[in-house]
Amino acid sequence: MAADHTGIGPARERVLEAAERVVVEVGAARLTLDAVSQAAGVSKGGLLYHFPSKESLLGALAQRYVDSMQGCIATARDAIEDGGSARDLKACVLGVLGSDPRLKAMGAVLLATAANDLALLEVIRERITQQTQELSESDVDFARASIVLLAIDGLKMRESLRISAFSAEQREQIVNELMKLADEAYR
Amino acid sequence: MAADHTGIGPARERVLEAAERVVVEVGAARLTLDAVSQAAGVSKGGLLYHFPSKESLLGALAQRYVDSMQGCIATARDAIEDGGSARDLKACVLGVLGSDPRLKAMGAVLLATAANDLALLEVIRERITQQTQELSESDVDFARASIVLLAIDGLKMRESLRISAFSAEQREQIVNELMKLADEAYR
DNA sequence: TTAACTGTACCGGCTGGACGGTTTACAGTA
DNA sequence: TACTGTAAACCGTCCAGCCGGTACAGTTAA
Repeated sequence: MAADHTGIGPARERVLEAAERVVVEVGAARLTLDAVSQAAGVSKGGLLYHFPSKESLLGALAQRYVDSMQGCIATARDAIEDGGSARDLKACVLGVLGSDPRLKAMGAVLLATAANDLALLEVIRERITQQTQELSESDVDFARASIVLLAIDGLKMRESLRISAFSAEQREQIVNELMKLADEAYR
Repeated sequence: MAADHTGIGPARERVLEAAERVVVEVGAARLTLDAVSQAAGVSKGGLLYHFPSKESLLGALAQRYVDSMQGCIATARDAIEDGGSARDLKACVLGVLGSDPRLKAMGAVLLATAANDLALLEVIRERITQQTQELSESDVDFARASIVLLAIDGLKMRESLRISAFSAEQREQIVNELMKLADEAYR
């Protein structure tokens, strides 16, 4: 098992968290192996022991983001008692736009991986393809539901890049309206 | 005057176009001064004459993107005869999601600038702040209109990163639905 | 004994940027 | 028209530093 005597949890996880922090705090351009290992409290050798190359680190980062998002959506789904047929769509709204800290860095991570190698977005592309496929096969108003999902993406992206200008009330209005649109998509 | 004997138009513009091409074709990570100067048919020294640092090049790229977008929206606005009060909002849909090649590289450029230095997004942040401000002062349904704008961002982002999975018909449906939502936002 | 590291030293390639020199455009002048 | 001075525009080379990655000998805990 991994040694967890110097930090919290296994080193591999600590490295990924540190990488996220580095991206958010100093930008994707300075996401270097040295910076990550230092932020994780791990030697460079130790970092390369877990991730044999920078590419593999970024790949794991992208995968972790997808997993986190699906986790957040699943949690939100369970919290919705009466969702009707719009339950899944509403879970996306609440899950992605909710307050879970795991998704705070999403856009930055997406950015970092994309900036280094567009091929690393494959895992995300797959996820979107699947989502689109499922949507087109369900009995939902495809365009309406897609707009809800796209608006979620847009808002999340703005917030991750810190270029959003909505006040707290405005954001709440928007989320509420998205929930309403989600319901409408099934009528 | 600038020498334009080796290419089309003044060198400065050629450099910016070349930078866009480089980002789109080989990725933001390989947007180097050498690559840009080579793609522009200009020496590295010549490149650095026009843009004294890489940062200034990226800044100009971001500015160019904002200008292009406003240009596309303005053009779209003029093409809408009967827009009613939703004219501006509809112009955003058609302008940003239209076929103008100037915006094809938008996401990639945004990506490149953000990846190198988050501070370079300032010009975009200002634009969004202004847009949000104007929206909140108009008599539009704020949440609905915001969702339209956010969905535009989301779709543009997916397409720029080439992670979109919509078919041509699906995309058309979505754009049409966005236009409908834009109208509804004023009723 | 083995897996999971640490620490240090090192390397080759790439990158941003500096710099000195060269060409081009053009205004002034006679 | 021819000449000339000057400044803008541009070229090509060089360099210091950083970054990803390697190598390897030691250390710790199970």
